[in-house]
Amino acid sequence: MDRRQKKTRDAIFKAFGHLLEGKKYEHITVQEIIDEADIGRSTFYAHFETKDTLLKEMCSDIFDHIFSDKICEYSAEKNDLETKLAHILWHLQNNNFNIYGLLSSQSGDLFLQYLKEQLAILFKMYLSDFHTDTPEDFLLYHLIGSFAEAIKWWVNNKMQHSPEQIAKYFMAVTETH
Amino acid sequence: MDRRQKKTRDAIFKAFGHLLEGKKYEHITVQEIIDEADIGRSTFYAHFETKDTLLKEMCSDIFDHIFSDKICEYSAEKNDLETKLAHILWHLQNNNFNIYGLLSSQSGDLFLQYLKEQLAILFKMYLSDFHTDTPEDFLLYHLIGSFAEAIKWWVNNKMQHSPEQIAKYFMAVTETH
DNA sequence: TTGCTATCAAACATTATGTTCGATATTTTT
DNA sequence: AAAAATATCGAACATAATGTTTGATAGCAA
Repeated sequence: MDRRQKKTRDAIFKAFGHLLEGKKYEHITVQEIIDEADIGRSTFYAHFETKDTLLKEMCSDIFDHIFSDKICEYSAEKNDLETKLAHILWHLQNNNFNIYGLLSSQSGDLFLQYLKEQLAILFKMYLSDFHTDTPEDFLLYHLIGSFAEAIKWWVNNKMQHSPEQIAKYFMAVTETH
Repeated sequence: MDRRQKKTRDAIFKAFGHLLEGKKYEHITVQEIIDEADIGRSTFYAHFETKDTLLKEMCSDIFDHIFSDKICEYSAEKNDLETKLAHILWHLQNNNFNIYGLLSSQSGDLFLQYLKEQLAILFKMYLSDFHTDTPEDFLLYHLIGSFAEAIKWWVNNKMQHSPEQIAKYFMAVTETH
């Protein structure tokens, strides 16, 4: 990829992330992103059609990486759910993007929405670990909602707890008998 | 309240709700609301400062009513959590506003956010019903997230299940030992 | 009937949107 | 190193939304 393109793209992402810490997504204008990134007007539109496209691509860049099963610094031999979740949380803590800023922003729920899509895929594989008298779909929603809120709690507490601790808490409240 | 004011306010709410069924909150402009409600530009601004204010007031009108402990058609003698939740779900089904349209819209999460604030107050009173090895706050987040997702599941299934059934499902997945 | 006030329509300055274009600078290819 | 390709810039432009103001008209309450 052309060095110029990457530089511009990064500048836009950085500016966007920075602005998100200050105000809600919907109140951020393309003009502000352009000014903050210090790029030409037409350059922005050469990269992204709309603000929504920008958001979507940014989420992809962030979450696709986290959920990809690439080898990473956080090595885990075990393959159980708790370990996987801790792995994901570890990625949220150690990342190139400033995810903490994004998740703790007024638009944090926006990012969680994208995250939930990925969580759905993951939890589907572990549904049989849980036993309830509810439709499978209902259980899936339950797990996703609970884990998303666990992340929110974690972030609201400044991510002071370890990923392993949060994963343990989650397993505790979702435990079935 | 002046009959004219109420008429205008209702027209705005109705137009807003109608537009929300077609597109995301952030993409709806004040101009569109004005056109749909068929009112004068200055009239809108005489009622609401911004689109955000409109949303907030609409949510208050909806949810404050549901969570107020007024006597209502759905009479329940028992005072346990499951009954209370069924009561709330019943209100979501039988309302003046078109809540189904709102919750199933692309901005459904927006309304759930407001709903969650009320749920927090409610669940706090029943925290002792649950026993886990997690911080109380964490448990609270868990319950809120789970119930919000239960509502989403319910709405996605066109609210075919009864409020009692959903409440039962929720109790089943959040049961502690 | 007489005030009171909500609505309306029109106008206005300001700002954002999305597109186009030629000039300039940087990268890649030959 | 020279040539071709392309990303950026900055300016201009038409369109549309924002939020406010003003005077006229209508409906409401006493």
